[in-house]
Amino acid sequence: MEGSVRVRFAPSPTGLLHIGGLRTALYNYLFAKGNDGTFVLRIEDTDQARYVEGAEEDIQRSLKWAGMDVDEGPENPGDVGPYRQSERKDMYEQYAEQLVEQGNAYYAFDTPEELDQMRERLKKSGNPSPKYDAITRMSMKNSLTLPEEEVERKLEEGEEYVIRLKVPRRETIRFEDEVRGFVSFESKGLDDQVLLKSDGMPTYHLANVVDDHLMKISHVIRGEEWLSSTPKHILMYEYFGWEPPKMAHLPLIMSPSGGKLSKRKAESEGIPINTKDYIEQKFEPEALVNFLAYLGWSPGDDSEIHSLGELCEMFSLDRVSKGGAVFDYKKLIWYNEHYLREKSADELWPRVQEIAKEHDLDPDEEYMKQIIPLMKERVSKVEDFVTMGRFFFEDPEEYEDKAAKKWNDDSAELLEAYVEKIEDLDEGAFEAKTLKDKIKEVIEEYDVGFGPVMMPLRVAISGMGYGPDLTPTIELLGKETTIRRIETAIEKLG
RNA sequence: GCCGCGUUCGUCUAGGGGUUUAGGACGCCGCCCUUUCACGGCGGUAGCACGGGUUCGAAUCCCGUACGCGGUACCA
Repeated sequence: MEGSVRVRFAPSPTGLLHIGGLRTALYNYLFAKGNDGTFVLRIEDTDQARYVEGAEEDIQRSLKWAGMDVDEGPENPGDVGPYRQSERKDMYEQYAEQLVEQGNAYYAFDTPEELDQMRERLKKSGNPSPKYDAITRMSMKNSLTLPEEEVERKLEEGEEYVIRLKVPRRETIRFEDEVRGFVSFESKGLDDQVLLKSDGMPTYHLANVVDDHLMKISHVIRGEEWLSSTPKHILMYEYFGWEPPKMAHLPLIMSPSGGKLSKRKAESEGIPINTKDYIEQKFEPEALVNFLAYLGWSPGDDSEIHSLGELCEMFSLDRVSKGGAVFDYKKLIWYNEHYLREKSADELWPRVQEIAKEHDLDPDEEYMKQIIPLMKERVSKVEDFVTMGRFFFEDPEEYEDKAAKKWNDDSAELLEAYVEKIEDLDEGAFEAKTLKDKIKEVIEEYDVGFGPVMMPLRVAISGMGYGPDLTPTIELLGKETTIRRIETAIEKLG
């Protein structure tokens, strides 16, 4: 249908899917789904040297994990495939040739060494950014400067060549960006971009224009790093006589220390960089999605929490912000905690069980489902149920320094008194309320506050200075375990 | 260097000439709840980069400066 929305997420399989890439995918997805459109996945694997095995699978897995269903892609092709550029190789050449025939592109035979020399030469003569452009191309080896017969001969002899876009000398290229408004560039600042590489593969610039047209893409939503090359793309649409899709360039995700959030920076600042990391660290996908949606976009009201489905309804390109957005890890954690608390023990159990197994624990389902509600209000990530809750399964081996400091001179005496009181309790009477009453009895008898009993007790039971509500915890642990841990603590801490 | 894009609390942002003593969220701080750890509730902290215009009036429009970011490949 003419006029229908079709967007594409077009990552290059050169590594694991970056968190910034995931956000680009998300904005494309939200825009598509909010406009009854189609979300296309296209793999841009034209750089054979940088291809990474398994990267495509990682992209698919990541999108799926985040809840984004691909309408058309390598795994579920529509009728404009194939969806991997390497499989479309033959299509690009004819378009590049078309441009040559029309006089909008030309063959160039310069070797990489010759290009380097040209750049060196220009740099030495004071040009800091040498370009293969309307001026320099006249002194290079290409079909514009060489005699026609020589060009023919080189082509026939199979000499390596590239096809370059013939950028006009003086022309203003203006286009409207959906997030930034009108943007214009002077063609003299552009270089004669290589369209077809000597290995026969197209560059990104050719491939994305040809594919977006052939795949009937209505809106190109991509990162701001592409803004500068958009005029070249606009030129090509013009030469092909195609109507360009609408363009939308998203602000970059920045590192807290400034600059594009790169792998290196993110890691040194403790921010996971790949979607895979978030999956492995057991983040709630809803949290990451919600967080990412708000990183560079906002609905304009005061709301903060929205599901993927709601975001689809609310999203619009004109509410995307223009400035770069710093990745706020703490806010992500806040989102994660929020979504965790919304989930029931039944929902959480299978995941907790899996994580427990990774930690060599094999929790009983009923037992764990009693622990989960006790801890839900204080975990940041689902794996905390296992790590922070480890004492539910085994006696603390040592006591956290900070926790041990809460152990005072009279702690042993107070806990001894407590043990005496609970020792006589029947199994049936060993429940939270009674256990709490017994604490009260101790503090009254010794005329101390709640803390002096509670804190050492918590330390003895869990080895930590914080954690779930204590008496229900003790109830769950049972009499034998509780007394044993108290006795151990008295022994160890004096 | 050149080209382009940007700049509202520490961070994400609302606000697009008078409704603003610039709103919300995260963080941080305090109080309440809780005779424990939290959750939660309430409150506080903190911002229109700077300089010129335009206007009765500018965070909002224009110009300049500064700063930041991106691009400047036979990478995407």
